[in-house]
Amino acid sequence: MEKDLKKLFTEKGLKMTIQRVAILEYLMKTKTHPSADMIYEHISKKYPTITLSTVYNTLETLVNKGIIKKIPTFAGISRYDADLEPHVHLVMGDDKNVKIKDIYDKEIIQQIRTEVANKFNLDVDDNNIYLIIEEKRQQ
Amino acid sequence: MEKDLKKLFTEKGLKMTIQRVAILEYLMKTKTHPSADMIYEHISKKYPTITLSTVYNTLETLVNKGIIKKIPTFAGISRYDADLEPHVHLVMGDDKNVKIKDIYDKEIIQQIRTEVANKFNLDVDDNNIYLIIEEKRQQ
DNA sequence: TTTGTAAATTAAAAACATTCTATTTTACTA
DNA sequence: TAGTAAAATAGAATGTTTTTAATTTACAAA
Ligand SMILES: [Mn+2]
Ligand SMILES: [Mn+2]
Ligand SMILES: [Zn+2]
Ligand SMILES: [Zn+2]
Repeated sequence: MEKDLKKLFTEKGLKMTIQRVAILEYLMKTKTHPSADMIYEHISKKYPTITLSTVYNTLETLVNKGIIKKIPTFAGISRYDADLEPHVHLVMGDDKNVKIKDIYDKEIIQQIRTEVANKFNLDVDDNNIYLIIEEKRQQ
Repeated sequence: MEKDLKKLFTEKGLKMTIQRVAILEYLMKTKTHPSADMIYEHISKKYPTITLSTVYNTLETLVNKGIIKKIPTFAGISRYDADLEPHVHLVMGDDKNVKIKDIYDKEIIQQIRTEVANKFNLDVDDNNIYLIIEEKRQQ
């Protein structure tokens, strides 16, 4: 399906490079919502000359073009997702161990959206809702 | 009400210092959910010798003792809140302009909690729920 | 009230993810 | 195939937060 990617990149006005293909294909195959560094660790095994800068630049570009999504976490380390189907991310865990679950349930998404929209007069799009839950702290 | 603070600090096994009182009183008076730096900027006008390290250390201590809450944001800059009444934080805006709104509405909180609990078998406590919403990006 | 000591503050350095800058390399167009 | 704009690279810089090591302070005990 390299041809599909070529079309996608061209449509978005992007050149198709080895690095971009590797990053996007990895993101499309995985369900783990990896961080920039996780992506770098994976990709650099096959392409040892790639740099972390390139991974960051590429991810930023893909996010800006709407090809992937950036998932913020309370740990301050962003995660990435190539699944564009509307779903909510439940971000859990602590700084050292972030866990992300997908919520595809339409009812829940709609409920949250309606509540937010009604209370705050916000036009919120599914992709931009994050429900972040911290683990309990000891007092 | 300096006496109340003395009691609070003693109960928690903390020494009462000028810095801790200044930080906690500021947090208790404001409704703005300030960052460490915002707190530092405010406090250092009255106590010019305080350092940002002390602000961070103090906030960490107060959070660990359950005296205040730490609010994560997608901007990677944490905010702080001395309001312990159960409420959900709606974090909006972009990196340069984070806006935080409080949701006290019991029904919404209960709804979100129930949904999360049912779907994921999680015992979630009101204080630890964050609904984070990013502003739409241009494609 | 004074003294002793552990706890807290301070200044500075380090850590960490991320962004930026300047140079080299590459993809695509003509 | 050559020319050029875009992208990749290496490394420095940034901004928030944490850590370290030295100094100062709060407060319990005498
Ligand atoms: Mn790594
Ligand atoms: Mn400042
Ligand atoms: Zn996802
Ligand atoms: Zn609040």
